[in-house]
Amino acid sequence: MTTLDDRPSIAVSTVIFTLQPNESGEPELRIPLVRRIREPFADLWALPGGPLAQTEDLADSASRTLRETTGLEPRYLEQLYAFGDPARSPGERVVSIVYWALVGGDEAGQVFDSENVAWFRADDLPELAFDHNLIVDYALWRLRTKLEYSRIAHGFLGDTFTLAQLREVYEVILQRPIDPGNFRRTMEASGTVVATGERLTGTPHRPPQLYRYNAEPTASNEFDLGPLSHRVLTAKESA
Amino acid sequence: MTTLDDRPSIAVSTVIFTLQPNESGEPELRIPLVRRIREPFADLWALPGGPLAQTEDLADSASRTLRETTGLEPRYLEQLYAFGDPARSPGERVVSIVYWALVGGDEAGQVFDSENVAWFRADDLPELAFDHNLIVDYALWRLRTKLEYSRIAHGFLGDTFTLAQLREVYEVILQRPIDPGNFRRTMEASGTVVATGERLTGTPHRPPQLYRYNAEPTASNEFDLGPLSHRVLTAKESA
DNA sequence: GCAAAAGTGTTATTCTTACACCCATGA
DNA sequence: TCATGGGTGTAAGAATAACACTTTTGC
Repeated sequence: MTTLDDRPSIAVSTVIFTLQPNESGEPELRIPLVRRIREPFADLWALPGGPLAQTEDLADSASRTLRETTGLEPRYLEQLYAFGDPARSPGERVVSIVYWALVGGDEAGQVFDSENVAWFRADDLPELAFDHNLIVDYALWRLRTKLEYSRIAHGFLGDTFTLAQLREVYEVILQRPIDPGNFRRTMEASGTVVATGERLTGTPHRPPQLYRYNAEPTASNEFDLGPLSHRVLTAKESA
Repeated sequence: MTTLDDRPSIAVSTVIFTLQPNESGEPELRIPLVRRIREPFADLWALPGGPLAQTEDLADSASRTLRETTGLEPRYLEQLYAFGDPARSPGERVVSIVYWALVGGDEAGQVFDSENVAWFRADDLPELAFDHNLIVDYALWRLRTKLEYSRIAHGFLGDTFTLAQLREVYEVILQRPIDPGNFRRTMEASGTVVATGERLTGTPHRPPQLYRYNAEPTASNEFDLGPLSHRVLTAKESA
């Protein structure tokens, strides 16, 4: 018998990262998951996503999923990997093309859980559907690796931020302290950020300078996707 | 009407790199292409590949394509990217999952062109079918980038090689000279290669030490795919 | 012996890291 | 004025790069 099931189907899923303050006020790396309502893996948590529409671009599909799940626009979006093990989905063959995204902490803080969507600490997940635990592990590894040589950290923040806020992003994700002085010099020398001239007031102490992400590509910039760079959604383009 | 064409189909293609000596005896970076025999893009050259079989793993499909095209086994194989622009294939929606591979120069030297398979200089390609020019550009970028921080260069060589041969791989691909002394120290310190104790004789000058790739992961090793490392085919596993 | 590649030694320079110290503000 | 994070200075150590020099072979 010849049916639709004779060829593998395509799904697009997205690992959505954000930083949200916990009870103590310290930011934590979190991702939203959706509860599956049908077999296979009914009732387990899974990455948001769905089948690829016939005329939809892969990145658009990831972006739409992200919007439908969180109500937010991604500040950074990049393809992660295509997972196609024939045994990864019982019953039918599904190839999942997975994206990973960063969303700003400010907006994400307004998002609350619904019955079928919940935010989990990225390093403390339950058993997920399919091979989604492996996928999140890989996305986490890629986020940490890329944070060290690329300029994506601002994707967790708003349009303007202090260097202390930016440094905190690095410290939370890389899970180690970073020297404030050296961090400041490295960032300013790289041209990744530019001072806005304004200062953040209302702090208990000396008011810090506000910075903005510098979208201009600098010499130490082309570490991204090379010839595919235009396929990456940046904060500037999404605005 | 509901037909198979209502859902996107999946193809797996592979960019196969090798080093082959040109007329002057200097190695050149080359890739094999196949001539299309049907529309769309009939008669144009394209990357080897084909539809994903229902029960076949993605990497297996790439490996099979490589074997059918070149008669060789890959010494290195890694997923490159999934290309899914709805307009990239006129008439039907095709998502291509592309791999890139390295094959040893010794074996590849025995491969000769057939009517529908030819080897091209990687930096001097004709107009290719679909978006395959962009794909090769990206694969080239990834090869060059990865060569600088990873340990894949031995994939172009046989089981044993001299440091001069390994250095020549870097020089040809990165297109710049490398200091022999510093290269030796860097390689030996990284633990990437180990001396076999044997020497290559028959050279016009001082016989060089033969080295072998060290498959043992060292401290400076985990720059690869992180949690997905086991999904990369290495020379050791393919042997 | 000579040419040429193999292999070793040495130094200047740059990058990284650690940490001391001053500055500006709210309470 | 004091506590605290913002911001600057500086020096030790490591990694990189440039290049001189010695060794070993075939011819």
